[in-house]
Amino acid sequence: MAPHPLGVPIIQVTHKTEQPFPGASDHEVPCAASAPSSPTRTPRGCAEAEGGSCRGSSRKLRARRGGRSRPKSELALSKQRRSRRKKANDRERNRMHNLNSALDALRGVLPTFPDDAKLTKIETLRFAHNYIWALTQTLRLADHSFYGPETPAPPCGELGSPDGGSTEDWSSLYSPVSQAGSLSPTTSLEERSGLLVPTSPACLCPGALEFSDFL
DNA sequence: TAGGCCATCTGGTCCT
DNA sequence: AGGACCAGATGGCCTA
Repeated sequence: MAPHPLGVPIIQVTHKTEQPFPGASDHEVPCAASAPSSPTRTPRGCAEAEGGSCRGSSRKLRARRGGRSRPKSELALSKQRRSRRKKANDRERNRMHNLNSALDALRGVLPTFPDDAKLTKIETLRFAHNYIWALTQTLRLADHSFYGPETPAPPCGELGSPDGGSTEDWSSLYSPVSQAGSLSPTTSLEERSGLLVPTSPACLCPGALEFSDFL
């Protein structure tokens, strides 16, 4: 694993149910593809959709097909629908696996503490957002001290926030007890996994992204 | 046991 | 027509 620019531990991604998805083709779906999906559930009250009786869809479909299309038996239609649905399901599964792979890659470059803490999807996205912003600020401050040491660093209020809001907004966004929009209402990222989450630009200066500074 | 997170299925919509 | 994307629904697993 490549050394992290900040020298902080890198998240250890565990694959419990999400597996790397080598095959991108529709036919190379993981074994889960054949896993039985809740046979009794009736999404949108349309369990019989495959039979074509949902919402009178059979009539609708026939009407949509128009009179010029080749007449097909109900059985053939049902078979075709089933086949199309199955293919669509495979594609959708594949798509979600790709999405998860990308999310795992993102987790892989995010520092966490402890090392093996696994971020949820929403935590990963929010933390990445936070982390990128923190690095950006670090670079900006580093530039400041490099080009003009005598020039004082901008006050916190000028640093802005990832959301373009005020420092107050920023800190409240990631504060453990703040808005529900940040993380789960009851548990914060820090509480959950001891993550490095700057709560204010005030703690951001070159080399400041050390765990000790955030604990 | 309730709640959170997740994978999967599904139908709708938009795009090519 | 078919694929990509999306959001809702559902059930399984795990943890406090």
